[in-house]
Amino acid sequence: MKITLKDGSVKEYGEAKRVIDIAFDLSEGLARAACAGEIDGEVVDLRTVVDKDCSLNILTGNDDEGLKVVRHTCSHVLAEAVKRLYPNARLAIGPAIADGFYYDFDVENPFSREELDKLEAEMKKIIKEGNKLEKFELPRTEAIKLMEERNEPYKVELIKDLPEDAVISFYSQGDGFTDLCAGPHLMSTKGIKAFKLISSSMAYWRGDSSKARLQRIYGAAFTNKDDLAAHLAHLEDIKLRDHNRLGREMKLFTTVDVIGQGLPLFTPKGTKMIMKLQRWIEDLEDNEWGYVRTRTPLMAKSDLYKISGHWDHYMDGMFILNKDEEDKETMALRPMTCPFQYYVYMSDQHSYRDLPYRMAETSTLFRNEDSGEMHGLTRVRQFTITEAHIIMTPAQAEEELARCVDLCNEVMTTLGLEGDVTYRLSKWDENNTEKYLGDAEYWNSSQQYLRDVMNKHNISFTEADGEAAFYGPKIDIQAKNVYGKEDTMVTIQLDCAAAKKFGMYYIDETGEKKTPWIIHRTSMGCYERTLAWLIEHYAGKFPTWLCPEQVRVLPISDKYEDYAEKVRAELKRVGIDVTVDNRSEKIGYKIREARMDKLPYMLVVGGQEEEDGLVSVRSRFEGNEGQKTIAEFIAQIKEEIDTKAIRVELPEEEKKK
RNA sequence: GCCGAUGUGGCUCAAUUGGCAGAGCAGCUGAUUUGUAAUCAGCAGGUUAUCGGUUCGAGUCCGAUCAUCGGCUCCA
Repeated sequence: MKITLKDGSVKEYGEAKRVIDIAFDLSEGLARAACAGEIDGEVVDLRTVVDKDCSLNILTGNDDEGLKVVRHTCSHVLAEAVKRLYPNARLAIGPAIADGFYYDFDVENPFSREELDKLEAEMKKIIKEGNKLEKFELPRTEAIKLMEERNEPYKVELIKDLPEDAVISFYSQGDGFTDLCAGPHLMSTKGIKAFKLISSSMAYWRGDSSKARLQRIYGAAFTNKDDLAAHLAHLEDIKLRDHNRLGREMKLFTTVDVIGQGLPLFTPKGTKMIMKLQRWIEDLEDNEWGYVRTRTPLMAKSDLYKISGHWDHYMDGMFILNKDEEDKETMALRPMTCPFQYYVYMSDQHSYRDLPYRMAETSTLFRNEDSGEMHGLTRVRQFTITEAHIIMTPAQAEEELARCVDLCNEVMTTLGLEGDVTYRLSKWDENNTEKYLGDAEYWNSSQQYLRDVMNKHNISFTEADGEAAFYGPKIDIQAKNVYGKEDTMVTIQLDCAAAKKFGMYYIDETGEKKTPWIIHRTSMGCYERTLAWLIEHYAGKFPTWLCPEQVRVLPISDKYEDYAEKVRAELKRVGIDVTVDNRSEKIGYKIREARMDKLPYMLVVGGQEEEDGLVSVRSRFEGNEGQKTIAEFIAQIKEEIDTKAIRVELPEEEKKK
């Protein structure tokens, strides 16, 4: 028979051979790495006998199908380990899944983490023993008999459900373990190089809640230890960073069923962080970037939205009040601030000399998102953004757009997030024009305008159709969350049409009325999303200036409470967020809690410190920073807070104890 | 909104075929007065998301609603 190999070469054999024997004939290394064969495109067991011409590919752990075999065999090893430690356990099913495998068992008690660790140790023993997996087939009645003898009711049920003519195969390994299985499997348990039991949970037999409650053990398995380590690190990282979990854990926000979906409540800590962001950004915009601040209503009559176009293009996205009540005015909660600020502009007559006129507002918006859309802090129904509208002459547009981008850069850099973002030109969808205001000429020219500005300022960006606002194209600054999902963090939009609709004008040099252009933009985006982003980026270990609790004073015992209070008051006087932990606990306990709370600074105070007016500084960044005077410490932390410094945390082993 | 899964003290989870709702951590109280990642003891905490149904009896079964998670769609 002729065997065509992956590289196109042909091997000829006089007699039928098993796939594994052909692999051995090719190279011993290949045979050792072999997980399965692929005959004419079909995945087969290594034990499959080849007896006719075919194309054959030897699959290893580097092939998806090969890796699946490793994982599947690993599930059998788990089952054998469970049987050894819990002889009364009954086997259900154990397939390979993404990143690993699971196996369902009928056991008396759920598995604890400690039990999983013991099972893991037993599995390592089994792998070390390196027993061969033997495959055999049985006629139906004998297969049922075998499983009945072994007291495996779930397996009996599985066999009985198989079609009458099905080939019923088993794999056994070592002396005691045999499992009903279609395969394929590795030749020996030694082929499993890297695995870890991840978790266990309850699962119903056949996913049916009326059936038996089983315990499912999930495991991860890879071809080498590095891949496994990378996978575990990734799982750990995601769990530790996910803002929706960490933010609640750190008591930054919460949600309440009766309040509703997409309506997070900020607790004092989360509010503190948002206020720090807000005070900073408002001062920055007003004092350094030339903005004036407005404060406008959160709702308006429907008439306003009819002029703005929201009524026709955005009605589903708004919360509408009194809609069907005849005697009452129909109102809507605002989904955007634009028209409100336009009327602020129009409350005065403006000359070209007043332009650009930059109006900023810390603006709360409401959007009636579909119920399946809400997620943590990144997709909510009420949110607050750092919004602004810049009214300008067309000639000023380029510079103003560039300034908006520069301001965002300053914000991102200060927050330490600049490395996380990508720029996107969000365009309309020319195949779905009724969603948008204006014609193709308007869209093409304004899109080209934004494209030119970004090119001129050397910003690399992607382009996306159908992502524009209904009234104009956008420069969107995008960031990904821990799960790889992308969200818009900042948006800068050019609008050459709205001013005319609202009758906005300015008086130019010649005394004529002219229609301005408008930029809609955010500088930091919305506080909810930015907070979520910060939580995930820093895994909750925020730069000191943003921390809701920056310093905790830890008296050694209640003898030093007065001194601790003195230290606290001195720090508080200069605006540092500081508390005292004066519970009657050991210092080790207080330090442990402060570290788990991710505090940047702990000040240990006892007799030594009180005597000399010192504090023992322990930081998240370097560990024990030694004794300092109160004044020294205040100077140090004030400098760090005022400059919004991002101190780097040393690896655990380099921290001073 | 659609498809799928889930819902038990603040958190992580337990509760056999429907049969007295439990534990650890957190919290509170008391004792302890502590020198750099967990002192001891006690107490309290629940209309099992909500509403309705089946049943002698419902965390468990059925229906509806609400919320959460994953995906679709949509968005800052």
